[in-house]
Amino acid sequence: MPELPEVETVRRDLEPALAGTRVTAVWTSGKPLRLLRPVDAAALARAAVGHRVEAVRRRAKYLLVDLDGDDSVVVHLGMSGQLRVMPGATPRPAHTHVALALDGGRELRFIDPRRFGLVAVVRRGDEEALPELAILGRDPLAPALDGAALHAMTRGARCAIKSFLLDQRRVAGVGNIYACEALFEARIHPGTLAGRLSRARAEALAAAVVRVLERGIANRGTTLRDYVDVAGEAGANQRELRVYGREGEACPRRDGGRIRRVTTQARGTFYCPRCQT
DNA sequence: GCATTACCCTGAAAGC
DNA sequence: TGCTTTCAGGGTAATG
Repeated sequence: MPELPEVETVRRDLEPALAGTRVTAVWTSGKPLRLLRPVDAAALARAAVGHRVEAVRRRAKYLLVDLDGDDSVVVHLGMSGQLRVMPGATPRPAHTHVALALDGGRELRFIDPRRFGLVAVVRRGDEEALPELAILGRDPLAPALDGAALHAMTRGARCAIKSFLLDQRRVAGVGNIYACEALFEARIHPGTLAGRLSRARAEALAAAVVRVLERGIANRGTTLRDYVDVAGEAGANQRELRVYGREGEACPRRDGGRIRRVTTQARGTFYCPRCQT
């Protein structure tokens, strides 16, 4: 499940692989992504064909491939999306939905079995025209989220802190896995009301969010099922997870607690009932 | 107005 | 062994 560290890993691989490369053709499967939203193949071709890639940016969990014309190609990996650079002569894997042919014979391929992802075109400098980008809140790493800011953001919020962290309108880029891990590191119960978070606990949580995300990037992402990088390699951060997916195991703090799993917002939430209060 | 829930999809894993 | 059911979850629309 690609979250900020996985998307950032893809970005860091993609930019040197693509910068200066010209797009020569565009292919789409014709199947809608994000379920009911078809890829606008004509807009994609207009934006990309004949243009060179200048940079690859990240905004929360979205990637923006900047082209030397006026446009950027926006990609969200959804649940199961992969961006791969592969030789154009190799067969496209099953569930390939978009392919950009590059000069030199390679292809940038968007592969997404569950089709929760998104590929769209925006005018550079007018990214807010895409509603998904317009609503995004603060990126927790640029600049690093601090306790004062998080504390101020939570004032008045009546939702649980876990829901708060997952709300992309507030903190943009944190997903289910890293939210669970950050709350564990900060010793905060996921059901704690966000608006009730003390300044000291907000400090601890902000630091924990930054720490787990940076660790995720350093480990090239968490691979539990689908996520792989541009070259098809899995990440290593799953070995660092303290609570996510560890229901029933002893708390890594060895405090006698056992990791519990509850469902909130239809997502699995893992925590230690002993040390997260 | 805000928070919560339902839903879209497919492959893997569990259950029978 | 092989078929069926369940589960995972991001983001948005619908509901409470």
